[in-house]
Amino acid sequence: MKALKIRSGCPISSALDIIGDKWSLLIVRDIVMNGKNTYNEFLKSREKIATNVLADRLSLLEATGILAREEHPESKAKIFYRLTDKGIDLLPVLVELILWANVHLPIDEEAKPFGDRLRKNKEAIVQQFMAALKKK
Amino acid sequence: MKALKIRSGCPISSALDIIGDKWSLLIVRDIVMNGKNTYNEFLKSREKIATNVLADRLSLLEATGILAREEHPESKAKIFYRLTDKGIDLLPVLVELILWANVHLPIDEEAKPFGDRLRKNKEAIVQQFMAALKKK
DNA sequence: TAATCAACTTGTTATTTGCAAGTTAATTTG
DNA sequence: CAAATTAACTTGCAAATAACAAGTTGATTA
Repeated sequence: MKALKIRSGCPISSALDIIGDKWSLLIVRDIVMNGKNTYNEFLKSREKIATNVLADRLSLLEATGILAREEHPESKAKIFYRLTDKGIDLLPVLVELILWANVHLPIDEEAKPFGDRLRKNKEAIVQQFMAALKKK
Repeated sequence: MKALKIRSGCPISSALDIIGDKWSLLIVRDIVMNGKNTYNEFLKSREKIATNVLADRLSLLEATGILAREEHPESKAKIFYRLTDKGIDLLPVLVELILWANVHLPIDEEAKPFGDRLRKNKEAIVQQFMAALKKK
């Protein structure tokens, strides 16, 4: 696993030291928005993360307290990856990325209605997702 | 310059295709929070970006419409990098990263009061920064 | 019991980063 | 006004990271 290097005490810089890459927040997205929780489910996402990169990011996200590995309720062969409170608190970052992309990037048509709903009702939707994640 | 690869039509994935790295948002931060606007000012930040990486990111941010290169009001030798509206709209993302880091990461003591203010008065502060950036 | 599945690891190649040094045009200094 | 300095890069090279293909190990299913 690659080591975590902290470049400065700046909050933005420190946040990017952990989640500033192309894959970490996609794993968080898959848990929050797509109900995924296992290695193989993450692998199947359309962005096609490489197996070694996925393993590396999962261990980094675990090491930084964003994810926790738990035993899967249905099978001893599977590992259930769950977001910690620290991980759940990344949801507002995801939301702002979605809102920005909805306005400024070409994205899937199917994704737009959710962005529009978010725009009009951000707080409530964020609270609802957070509650759903913390509950279980 | 490295090419921009879009992995999917997912808003989060597409946003990360552009700003999902350790440096791009630090350049945006330097403009928004630290009043920097030139190559050499960006170079002097404490995270110590390499010169070739800075040049690469500046051209990528320009190519994706986040930054615009303008002539510097004080000198023909300098280039004035300004955020476009698309770049200014990244401010809420920065804000959520700051809020997350303030709660969950060890950061500079000096940075904490601003995070606390943000927490209590996010909307107003964001609007104020945006207005200041759009004005000039 | 054999094949399959889930979660990785390993090896190899391609890409990106970090670091040092060099380039060119504009500006300042002696 | 020639010489040094500044600003914005570019280039070359070694080191780190990512992508791709294949292999390993411990469940689970047929």
